Amino acid sequence: MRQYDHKKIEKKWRNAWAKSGIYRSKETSRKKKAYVLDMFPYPSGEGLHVGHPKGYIATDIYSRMSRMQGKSVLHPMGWDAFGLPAENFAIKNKVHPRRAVEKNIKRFKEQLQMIGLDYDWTREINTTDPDFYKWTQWIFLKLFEKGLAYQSFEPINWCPSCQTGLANEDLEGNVCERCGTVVEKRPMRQWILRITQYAERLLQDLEFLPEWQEHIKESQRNWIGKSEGAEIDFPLTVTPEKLTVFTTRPDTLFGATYVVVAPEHEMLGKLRSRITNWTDIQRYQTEAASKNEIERTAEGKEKTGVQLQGVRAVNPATRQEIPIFVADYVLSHYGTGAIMAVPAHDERDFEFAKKFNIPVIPVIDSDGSAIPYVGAGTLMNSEEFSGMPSEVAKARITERFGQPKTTYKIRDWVFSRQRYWGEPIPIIHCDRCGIVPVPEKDLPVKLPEVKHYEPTGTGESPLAAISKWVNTTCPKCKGKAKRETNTMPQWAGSSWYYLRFMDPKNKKALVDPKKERYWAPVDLYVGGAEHATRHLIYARFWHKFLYDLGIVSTAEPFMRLISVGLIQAEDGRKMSKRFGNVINPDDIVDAYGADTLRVYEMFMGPFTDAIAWKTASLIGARRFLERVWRLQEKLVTSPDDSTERDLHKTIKKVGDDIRNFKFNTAISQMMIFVNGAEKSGITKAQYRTFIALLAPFAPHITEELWSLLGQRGSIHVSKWPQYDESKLTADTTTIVVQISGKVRTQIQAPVDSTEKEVQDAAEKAAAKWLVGKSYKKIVFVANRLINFVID
RNA sequence: GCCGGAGUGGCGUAAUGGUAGCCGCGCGCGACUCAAAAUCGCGUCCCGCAAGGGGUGAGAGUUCGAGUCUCUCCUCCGGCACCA
Repeated sequence: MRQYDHKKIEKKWRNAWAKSGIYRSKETSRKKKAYVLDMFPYPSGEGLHVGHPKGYIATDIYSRMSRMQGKSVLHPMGWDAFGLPAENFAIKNKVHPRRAVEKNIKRFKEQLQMIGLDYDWTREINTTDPDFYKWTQWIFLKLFEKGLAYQSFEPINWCPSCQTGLANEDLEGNVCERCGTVVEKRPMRQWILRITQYAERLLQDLEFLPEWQEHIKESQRNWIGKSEGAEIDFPLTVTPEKLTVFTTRPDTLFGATYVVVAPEHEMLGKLRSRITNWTDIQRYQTEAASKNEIERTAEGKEKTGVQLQGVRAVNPATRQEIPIFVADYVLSHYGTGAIMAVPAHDERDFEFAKKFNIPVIPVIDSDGSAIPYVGAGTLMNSEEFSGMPSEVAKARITERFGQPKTTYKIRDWVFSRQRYWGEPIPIIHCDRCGIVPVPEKDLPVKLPEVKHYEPTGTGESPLAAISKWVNTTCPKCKGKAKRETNTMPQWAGSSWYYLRFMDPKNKKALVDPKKERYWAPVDLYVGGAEHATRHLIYARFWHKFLYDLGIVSTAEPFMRLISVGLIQAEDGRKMSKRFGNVINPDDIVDAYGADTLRVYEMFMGPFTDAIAWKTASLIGARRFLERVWRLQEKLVTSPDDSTERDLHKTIKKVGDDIRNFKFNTAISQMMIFVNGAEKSGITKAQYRTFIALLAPFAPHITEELWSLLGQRGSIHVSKWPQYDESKLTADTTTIVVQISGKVRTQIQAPVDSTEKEVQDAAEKAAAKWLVGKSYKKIVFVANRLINFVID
């Protein structure tokens, strides 16, 4: 027997597979399909570390098993290469982003190929390819056409370091997710997508995704942030004659002893001439505007505010005049930007009321609990509503004084970036015709090749400086016009790329309906949990939009979603160049082989758990493969009963475990099998069956063994083994004997022995504990245990 | 603060309400070897020579029986957070 030489074997088979094209995807009506997808990577300049391939290995195993089970498999790979990381890398290293991306992709691809993944590279896509982003632009035009893309001049988040506007989803708290800089509010012209119009469906349809992990759905629910309540008009003592507030607690209306508007509220300007302390109000507005989130939290959330003089509001329920405050604890962008304050039943209002000596009137019976009492209860001090439970009163009071209203925390998607490296927004600005979409036939609007692509910091994209590109003619009036110079955010291309894999060469339509109907939807989607409230929300939004246009056939893009648990560095921190704790997969593949790396990463622990890398433990995976290799020396001619039983158990468990993404226990079972087979020997047929089970995990060594066993063709297109139910159980089984729930001994008994038979045997075996005792009860579990309960 | 998830040997972990610690790493002893590596065998939760006893973050409960179910609390991880 030759030695197990991973280098030779792995290189040989990778070349063979590339040549034979066994992983090529085909649409065929004869087979069931499995569309297995990885969140495609951002090809950074640092290359892969060992954590990156974990998810790819898992989908690889899943897709390989699916293929062996006779399914038609689509398992593609591509590159999400527009956006800030690639651009910042390019600026830092003084190379053009396009060059940098090309180089990074080449490196990533080499690294991925070294791991032996079964991607169909003929379907490779790249979001920065004009053939691809033509369709990203096309979708934008459709959004524009349907009124879902609009221009706005509202203040938005601005990162002073990246020098671009950002979406809400691009923030971590109040810092830029990319660079950690505290963001500012900055008014500027921008393009926005009306994702809020889909908020309810994005929320509701989560119910139809039973195979999504609960925490991802929960994150999305939090992010969408639906709350149901009411809008109630509070009359003012001057014109304009009312202020509309949003509340989720209309049942506490009688306890509203003041109202608050956000500093940015438009009513303030309108009331300017009636407010006698206008300079105080203005000063407060200026202060609030200058404060960023950090400063606000640094103040310990102590409430500040100023009362409006000369204007009061009227509580519509009590008909009492109440003061109006401007305070920054009310957010302008949520609800109506104004609230009714009920200090008896809201902690923030209570704190504010104490500071400003505003009356606190309880209207919910707190049943002895301290004020503020924020729970539900029975109404009091509320005229004819007193005595009603909160839930009833909510509806009644809303009916009488306001109207039901639902609000969402999710905000429209700020979709323009003042950066070079993104898809140009296909819009033309004409002095005469206004905003004119680029005609479909003129797509793609190509990103011009330029020398200077650094951000300008002026709120203008670097594209604005390229007059040759900017100046164009208006498609409508043929007069002089200018191109939109903002580009799309990083998340644009990834919002629909999974559709492109179905038909990457298609020049005519987004997707060929025939192919779309064959592959859609994605059956299994695997990637990082950090995408829960960004990519996964954006992609669902675009998909629903395309669904409404009749372009795709399902309401949801991804049927099953599993998030990868991070592989941390050995020191327990994140693996990062910054910490100097990165393990490079190339080194591991070189020293131990790709198969060892694959088996190790899947054996580390539960797939979705974050676990620290440990090079010392890697040896276990290598030893396992060596022992599988050496089974060649343990061949026997007649099968052993217990080995045969173990084999069938292993077939069942490995199949079930791969389906459930429990790779660690699948490998554990295979190790148990090998431990047994080493002792008892193994027949050629058993060996073949076993390596077929191992093939998705360790594709190279199993392919080599397959050919050494004289098999023709690739193991990876061979038939997935079937287990025989009748071979799963042995003739005898171990039965635990308990006395009053304590394990005392165990006996061997024929499978399916009756209670009487087991009792007789057990009584003999456990005689020393049972002598002279009477049974209160006997609990018998067939094939498992018998429990004598004694006094 | 609210909402999710999780706490098991030295370490990674495993256990349809039914023998807690499978599988692997590490470690100890032994075989092979001049020696070492590799490999193989035995052992490895704690106390105890043993019989036995204790043990799954803490405390209670349900049950013949709880790592698993229920309640209270503690710790860690993740999401949201002045969202009315």
